[in-house]
Amino acid sequence: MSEEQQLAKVYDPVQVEEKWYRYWEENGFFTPKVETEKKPFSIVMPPPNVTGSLHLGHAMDNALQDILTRFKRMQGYNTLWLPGTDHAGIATQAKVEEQLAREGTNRHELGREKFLERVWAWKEQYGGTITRQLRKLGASCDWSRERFTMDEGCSRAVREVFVKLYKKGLIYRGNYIVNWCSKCHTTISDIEVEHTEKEGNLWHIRYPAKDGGEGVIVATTRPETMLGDAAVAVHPEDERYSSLVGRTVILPLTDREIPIIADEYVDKEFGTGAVKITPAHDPNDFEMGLRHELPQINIMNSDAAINENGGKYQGLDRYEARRQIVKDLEELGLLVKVEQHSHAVGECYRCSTVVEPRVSKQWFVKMKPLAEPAIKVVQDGDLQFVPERFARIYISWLENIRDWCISRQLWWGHRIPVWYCQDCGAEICVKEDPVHCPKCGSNNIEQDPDVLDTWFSSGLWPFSTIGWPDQTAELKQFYPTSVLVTGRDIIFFWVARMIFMGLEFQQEVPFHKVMIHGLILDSQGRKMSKSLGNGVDPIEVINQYGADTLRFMLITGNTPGNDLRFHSERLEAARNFLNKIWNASRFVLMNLEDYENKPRGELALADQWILSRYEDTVRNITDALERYDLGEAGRILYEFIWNEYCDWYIELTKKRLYDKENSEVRNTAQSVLFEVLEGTMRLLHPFMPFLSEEIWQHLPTEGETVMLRSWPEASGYKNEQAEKEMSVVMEVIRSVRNIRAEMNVAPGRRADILLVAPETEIREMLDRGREDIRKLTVGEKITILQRLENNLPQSASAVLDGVTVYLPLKGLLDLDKEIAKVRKEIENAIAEQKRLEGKLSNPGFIGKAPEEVIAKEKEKLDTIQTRLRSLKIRLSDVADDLEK
RNA sequence: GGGUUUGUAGCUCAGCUGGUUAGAGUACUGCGUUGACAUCGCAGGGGUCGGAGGUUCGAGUCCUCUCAAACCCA
Repeated sequence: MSEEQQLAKVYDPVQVEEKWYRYWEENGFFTPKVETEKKPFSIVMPPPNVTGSLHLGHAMDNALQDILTRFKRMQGYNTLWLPGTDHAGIATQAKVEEQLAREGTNRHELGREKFLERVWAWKEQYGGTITRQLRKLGASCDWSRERFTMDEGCSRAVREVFVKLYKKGLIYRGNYIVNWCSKCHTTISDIEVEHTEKEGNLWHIRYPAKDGGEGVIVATTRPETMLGDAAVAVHPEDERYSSLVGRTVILPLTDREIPIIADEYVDKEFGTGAVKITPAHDPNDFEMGLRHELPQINIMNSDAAINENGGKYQGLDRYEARRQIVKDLEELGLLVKVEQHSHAVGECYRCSTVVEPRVSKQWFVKMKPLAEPAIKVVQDGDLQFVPERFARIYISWLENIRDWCISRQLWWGHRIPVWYCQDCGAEICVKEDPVHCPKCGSNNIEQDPDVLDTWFSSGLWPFSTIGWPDQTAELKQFYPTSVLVTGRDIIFFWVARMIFMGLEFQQEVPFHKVMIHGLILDSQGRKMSKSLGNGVDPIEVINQYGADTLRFMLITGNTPGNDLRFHSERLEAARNFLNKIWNASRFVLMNLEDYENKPRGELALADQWILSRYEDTVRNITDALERYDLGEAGRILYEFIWNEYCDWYIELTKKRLYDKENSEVRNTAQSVLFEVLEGTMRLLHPFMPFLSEEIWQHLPTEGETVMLRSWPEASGYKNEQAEKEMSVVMEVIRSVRNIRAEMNVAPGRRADILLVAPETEIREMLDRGREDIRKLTVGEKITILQRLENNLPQSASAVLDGVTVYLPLKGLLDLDKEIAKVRKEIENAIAEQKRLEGKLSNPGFIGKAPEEVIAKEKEKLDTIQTRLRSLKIRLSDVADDLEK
């Protein structure tokens, strides 16, 4: 092996990561071919917003996908991980509008066409940020198939879907109460509204009776909406008001006459039990308005100022109007009282402006028929959530679903493919843009100005990205996709919609599994947000620690589906792990110069042991990955590498490696060191693609890249006997070290060790481990005896199972302390013995516990009794010493 | 109001279908320049598993109630 194949003294992630990513991408390693004879494995990436830059949530989400993808690719699947971005209607439009505002203009001055050109230009310039960042993370997705929700193919899919649903009667246009954001100037769907608990007032207002009576007192949190009141409602069984139902009251400030109606929706306990009904500005009132055929009086403009229906309040902003109205009511003596009241206020998920329910004409998708099959596939297990509990959340949402408002009053997005004939009034919905009205032939047709909800197009993502509506080979091979990986916050927005769209248009689930992960929180458990300023930029972390470190930190340290707190200490721990792997590999490579790949000689105990442990590790990691428990897989790897390979095996090979005289012994150690390290780099690769590649490339291996090597499999190395023997040896080593530490034996000072084991089998094990013990305990002469001889010098000791360890340390030993120690251990052993005896004499336990459990307990009792005997002998020996 | 999750060592988290003397990382203490690593090694102290009750031969692990926190839905 040549000089340059040695590893650098310090690992430099930045340089290494860049190098390998370019190598992989340039060589097309991420790009699958359509190979029908190979089993497919496919993932579509949740498309991040083009406006966005990578945050930790993306980093985790994509790290998880990358691990699965790399794992499956190594297992031999034909693997497609398809990346892309989302046009993010509101967000992107807002970005460009901000830009225009800085230039002193706006989209209306520019006009629709010019505005859209600007957005595309913006997208070209800034839209690549996030995909560049994903490369830094190591994402092995197929960039040659990168898609965008507004590219030609996706747009064609959107058009196809809209027209089909329209023809099927599942898309309709209707007057309905929707959530209006007066800042974004568009409707938003129900799930885009965030409810926050806010302190407000509950105003009690008297509505006088038309006949001059007292009328009723209503309670409201939004007094300004009274301008649009159409009725007062009470519960039909509310005796307080039964005589008033059917009467008429005068709506103050407007002098309009409105009826008192009865409806079961009214909560008798809330406020006064009488509630004002504003059908045009409250969803519940809207429903009630329909039931009672009340007029819908819209009192607000799109900017949430009062309109001409508000009389003298016209032009006032909604909150100014509220103040004015309260003041006026007070002057009229109609404000009865004001209470403190906290209630949930709906806010726009984008800009946090309080949402205004408002009646308007919008496009909707009828959800019931689409929801039913989407519920069924999950109930039937055709589509599984991981962890399972998220299936319940998904199902209950779909069971209570309302129609989906899909029109948005924006310009950036897929324009609604419906035209209105200005002459005959026909509504035209077709796949190709029409030139004239099919009914009357008029050319005077106009397209609906609105665009579709962004989630409409992302709902088609699993098939629109691989060719649909064309029946491409990719579509055949990769649909349904294998698994979807996403955060629990978009189950409703996106996951549910992909499922019903997939079922409707492919008659098949879009993916078999949905792996849901939690959110990343700051160290105090708060969501990361711009307003709190507690966000952590993953790119900064990568620049400082490397992507592998970030990835490992993100996927370990919690369990599937749960949120993860971001602690920089954990980042350091992951970094240290990388460093450990790096240095262990350096060590191996330094000792591999003269390594020849030839049949190896007899395996030492340590060799058999590490190979056996390695095999367990392979099996356990594979199992964990198969069940999507990536954190567990990472932890297993960590423990194997650090606690077994580094702490024990490498130490145990040193003596043989340095024995240059005996080339066979040396070669065998080299061979096992190499084999296990090479396999471990393959196991590590999905988690730490860069580090594993860098190390693997330095190893005497063949092949272009570790990422295309096969995934390790069990190969018959499991060896229970070796593990058992090794654990005896390890126990002895630990206890000798322990004694030395307690006795303050200088680290370099060699000490004799006496091992007493009554059983032949154990003595043989110890004999085989003699050199290992000597090496790792700075031992001098090691004597193994069946029983203690009389002339034992004063010794410190440790009583283990089957073997008692003595260190003759005359002069260093404090006999009183030694006695106290042994007594303490005897006490513990007796307590344990009693516990076990109690258990084993319990007829309930003997009668009901499974045999193997009983056998195990009996064995435990056996060992504790043996131990107790040894301890007692030891005690009397020390006592004798004391007398001498 | 309904639902989900969480509550285990100072801190961050593991602990699968009930059967260990409850684990790891980090922090802490002592020792250490041993031919990969001080981003390290060895050794050690530290929790009875939020609380109460129950099921069971046996519960951190199942059930009920309860307290606390986070989130979702209404």
